[in-house]
Formats: sequence, structure tokens, C-alpha cells
Amino acid sequence: MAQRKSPSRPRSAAAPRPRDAEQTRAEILHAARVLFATRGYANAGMREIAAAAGITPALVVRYFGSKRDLFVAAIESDIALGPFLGPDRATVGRHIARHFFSKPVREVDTLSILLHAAGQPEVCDLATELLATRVIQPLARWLGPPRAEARASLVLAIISGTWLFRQALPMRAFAGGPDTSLASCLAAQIQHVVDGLPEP
Amino acid sequence: MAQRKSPSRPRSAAAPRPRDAEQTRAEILHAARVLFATRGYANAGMREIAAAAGITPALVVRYFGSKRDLFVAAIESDIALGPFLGPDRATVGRHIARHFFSKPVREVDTLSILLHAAGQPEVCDLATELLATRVIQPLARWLGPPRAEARASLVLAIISGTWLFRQALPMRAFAGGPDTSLASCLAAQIQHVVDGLPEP
DNA sequence: GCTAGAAGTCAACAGCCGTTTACAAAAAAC
DNA sequence: GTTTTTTGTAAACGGCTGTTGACTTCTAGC
Repeated sequence: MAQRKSPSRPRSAAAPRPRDAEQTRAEILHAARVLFATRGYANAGMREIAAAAGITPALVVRYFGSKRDLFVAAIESDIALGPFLGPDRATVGRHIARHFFSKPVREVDTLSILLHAAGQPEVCDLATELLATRVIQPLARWLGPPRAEARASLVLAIISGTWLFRQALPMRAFAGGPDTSLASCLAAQIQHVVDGLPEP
Repeated sequence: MAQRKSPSRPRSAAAPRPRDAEQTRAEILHAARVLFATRGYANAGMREIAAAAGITPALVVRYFGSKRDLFVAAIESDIALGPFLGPDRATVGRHIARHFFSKPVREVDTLSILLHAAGQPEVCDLATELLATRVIQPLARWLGPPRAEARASLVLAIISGTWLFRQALPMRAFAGGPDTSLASCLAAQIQHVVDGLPEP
């Protein structure tokens, strides 16, 4: 019953983590992305991230320097809006809406990490810059005139508002799947912006 | 030069706050609303709120019990969407958009307080409940069929997404006034939902 | 086998947080 | 004029945070 502690090698139960720096670094990064995306920057503690990666908080700072630098590393992967920016403009609204409402509520993606940085003074400037250059600009280029940037901003606002009530401030009305009335309304709404709004 | 400290009444400089419980309570509440709306629940500290009200953190606790109770008191005032829910459905989109982009970026209103509670585990359930009962439900009733609740939710999502990039994650594209291209796009967008979306 | 260095743990630091307790002063009641 | 109640301050508490330095333990090179 009592755990035997042999003097030479105490690897009786719970094998003592093979020492692989590269994999450990990857596990820290994965844990950080999960927690930053689900709990937000402020509410994801270093101890919690370290525990999720199966190591010690001190090791997290040895690998990444500081919590802010860890956040920078966590958002450095690309935001995948490539699949939506294809040639089929007529159905892109439906595709985005389906993608959005198909995935589980607590999905881990870079967009969630960025939006969850709202109001955190240490990192929200990083998030805004990344959203502007990696989301708004390509989207505006794909949408084209008239008023490309305004329409791209509005698409992002619609998606982010939906994200807000689905992930961060979870409301029952937004919790459903891709076949709900809300999802189809979102699809029509995005499509309307993509098609070009009527002139005022 | 040295401050005289007369034994009977030391009110030489900086008159020692007249003791008015009602006004002090109101000042605490005002400071709390300002800071909850601008910095969010987590980033607005009790010491900061107390300093803004010109008193001591201990007094805040004596008046409101705890930080969470102070938050509850801060969101208890009504959310003013009455002005928009009049009979003129044809221009409501423009009115909401104008109202939204006319006010300064760091406006103090209950909607900002509620949205800034996103991701704060202690208070986000309060915010979601209030948004559901005080915003979505009346809005859905005003919009009417078809798909009233979905359309109301979408209006809130659009407005909140815009708020997100104007207040909490401030992006340059959303910082302008009511005459920008983005504002007119937002107006058209909201109007489109109010008018009723095309069936899928 | 021995040793240098990498990989990881441990305990502590300083700083902030919300909250509490003990106490001072002003106003009100008697 | 004295006592009691209200209004406010001062200082500390325990707990949490990101971060640090000293210390082990494993592994690779000779």
C-alpha cells in the first residue's frame, strides 16, 4: 500500500516525465492557449497554466520569460480565415455562420484568445493590432469596394458580438447549434454585408 | 507655511468632507459605475473606487457589503432603450447607430458595465440575466414575428460587437463619430434586421 | 565512470487584492 | 453638558499573483 521509495530509482508509479524540452515547450503553449481562450488573460494564472502542462510555474517563465511574452507566443499562430475567403461569395455568410455555431461553445482558437484580451491593459493593444492586420485588412481586400474597410469591420463586429454571448458572457439564446433560428439569421446578416450594403 | 492645526476646528485647508451618508453613498455608486464601465469588474479595485469617491475602501464595504454587492447596485439602474422602441420603425437603425457613435468612446452606461463583466466568473451570470430580461425580451416584443427572439439577439450582438471594438478592445476603425462610413453601415445593418430578414 | 550542462523542483519574495478589526471624530439625543 | 449613535479613518489580515534564486536530478559527451 505504502509507496515504495527505492533509493536508486523511485520510478515506481507515475513515470517521472521524460525530459524533452521541445515537447514541454509545446505543452506549455497548448495549455496557455486553452486557458487564455477559455478564461481570459487575467483569469488564467501562471500556476494554473503550469499545472495544466504538468510542470512548475517557474519553468513556464524559464521557457517564455513572462506571462505577457507567453501571451505573445500564444497568439502568434495564424488566424485561419483562409477557408472562407474563397471565390464563392454567394454562400460565405452561411459557411461562416455554420462554422461558428458548429464548433463547441468553448473552442480554443486564436480569435477567442484575442477577444478575451478585451479590457486587459497589458495585452489589449497586442490584440487590436493583430486583429487589424490579420483579420480586417485581408477581409477588406477580399470584400472589395464600396466601403471595404467599414464592411470588413462590421463583419468582424457581428462575429465578435456573437462570440461574446456564446463564449464570454454566455447567454442561453446563443448556445445552440448551426440549425437554430439565430444561426440562420447570422448567416443572412453576414451575407448581407458581403453582398454590399445599400447606399444610405 | 506649516499647516496650522487649531485645537478646536482644524478645517484650515481641504475642508474635512461634510458628513452626509446619502451623498457619500451616491458618490461611491457613481465612482463604481464609472470604473466598472471603463476598466471592467476585475480591473476596477476597491481602493481605486474609494479614492475616486474621496473616501476609504473600508467605507465602501460598510455601505455596500462587498465588491460583488456593489456591482449589483451599480447595474440596478434601468437600461434606457425606451427611446428607440417608438413607433418609427423605418429609421430606428439610423437612430441607434447615431446614438452609439455620437457619444464619447468612454461613455458610462449600464450596457458598458454589463458587457465589461464578460469572462469575470463572479458577475457574468448577473450580467447575462439582466441582458436577457431587460434588453432581449423587450426588444423581441417590439420587433415582433417572425423569429423575434433571434432577431433581437442579433441586434444586441451587432451593437455589442461594435461596443467591443470601440470601448474594450479599442480599434482605430471604430473610434470615429456618427458620420463615418462605419456608422452608416451599422445603421443599415441594424435596420435590415429590424425590417425582418429574408427567409432562408 | 565521470563530469558539464540542461531540465525541472522548491520555497520564498514583493506587491496587490478584498475584507476586517480597532479606533477617532462629528453629529444627534437626552 | 453628557452620552450615544453615526460617519469616517488607519492599519492590518489572509490570500492570491507573477517572478526570482538556489537547489536537485536527469542526460549527454568524453
